[in-house]
Amino acid sequence: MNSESNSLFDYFSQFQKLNPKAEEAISEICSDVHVPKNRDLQPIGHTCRTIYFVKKGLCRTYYYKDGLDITESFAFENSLIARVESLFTGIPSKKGIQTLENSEFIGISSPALFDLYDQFPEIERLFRKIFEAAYVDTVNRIESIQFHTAEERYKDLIRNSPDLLQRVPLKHIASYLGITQVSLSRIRAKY
Amino acid sequence: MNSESNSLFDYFSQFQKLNPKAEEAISEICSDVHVPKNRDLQPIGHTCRTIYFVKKGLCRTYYYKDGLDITESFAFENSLIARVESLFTGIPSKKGIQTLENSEFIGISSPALFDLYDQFPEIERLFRKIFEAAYVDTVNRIESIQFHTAEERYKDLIRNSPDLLQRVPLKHIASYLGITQVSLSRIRAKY
DNA sequence: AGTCTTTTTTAACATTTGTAAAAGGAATCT
DNA sequence: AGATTCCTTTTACAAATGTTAAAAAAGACT
Repeated sequence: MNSESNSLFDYFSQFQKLNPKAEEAISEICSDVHVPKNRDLQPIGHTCRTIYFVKKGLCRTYYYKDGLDITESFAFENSLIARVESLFTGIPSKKGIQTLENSEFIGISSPALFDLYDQFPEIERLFRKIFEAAYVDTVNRIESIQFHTAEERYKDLIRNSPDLLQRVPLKHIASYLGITQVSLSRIRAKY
Repeated sequence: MNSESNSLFDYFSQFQKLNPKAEEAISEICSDVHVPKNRDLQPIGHTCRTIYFVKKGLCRTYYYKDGLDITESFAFENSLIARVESLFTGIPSKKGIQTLENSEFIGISSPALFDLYDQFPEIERLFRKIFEAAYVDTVNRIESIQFHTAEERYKDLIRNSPDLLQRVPLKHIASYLGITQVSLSRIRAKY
């Protein structure tokens, strides 16, 4: 990992302060990854062994459902992305990670990270807090999916991520919202 | 906590072995709670400060959406229940926990538990793993909600929890599935 | 500029689910 | 047993979303 990647530790510091030795240990299991637009960062079918921090660019997790490409999530600059249903179980993931722009990531080896947990309780604590926060987001998303109309979810999405529309094809936004492109077009036509 | 409550530590042992001192420390922050059928174990509007283990009986988390009672989740014997969106944030929960049968719980004080994390890294690790598994379940549930029809979700639910139908009013099952009672009735009428 | 491909919108029709009201059943209480 | 309340189903109609196909718009490539 190169020296100007402090954005990662800035991100971590929201959750847990780390002493220099712990930061050093994490740095050693990180690597910089550059991926052009519309390429797979991680293909479907492999066990997730890397947690990515998005330094620049934008990506999505996706999978195929009845032959259709479904976007599960988007990840913007300064956020982490991983396929936790594989990361925490060791089961090969049915999901892939694909860039939507030319992007730069910091990849953190998860087996190496989990080994650091024994040596540095503060690192275990850091990632515990990170995933607890992600868990809370997921719980809240269920409520949003189940009890808001597609139109409400669309409005919420663009309110929370205004540049999504500029940066992501509508077809991915539609599948993320759980509706068809046609249905999204109808919603958009109202305004 | 009384002496025959080893079901809790049996449950924990799936995730993480604990040495006797750690078990002892957890025991000290637990208490037995008996609640009759159809009562609130935890009311809506309070910050979640207790994680419950269901020793006997059955309960649900619920909240009100536009005046309607919505069931977010069910918890059977030998499982944990908490309102994580409050537990991990300190924000008062919009959700309550209600019994559906006469039930017995072990309540674990979460502030006391979080204090134990400093003293016993193995306890922090135990709950890290517990909530990681719960997080994975939640991620998988999103896929189920978004890309299966209500009919598929109903069939999955009764396949995975066959006694749910015997133990829970259909109105709660309907709201859990994200549909109306009428719609659930229509689905059931097909068989 | 022109061609090719991909993305987005529009249209017509089918299906699913919601809403409101009523009726039928089941459980509870005295 | 009778009354009351709650739960579940049924019916009729409305609204939202899906499906399929075609047209329009935008982007990519020579």
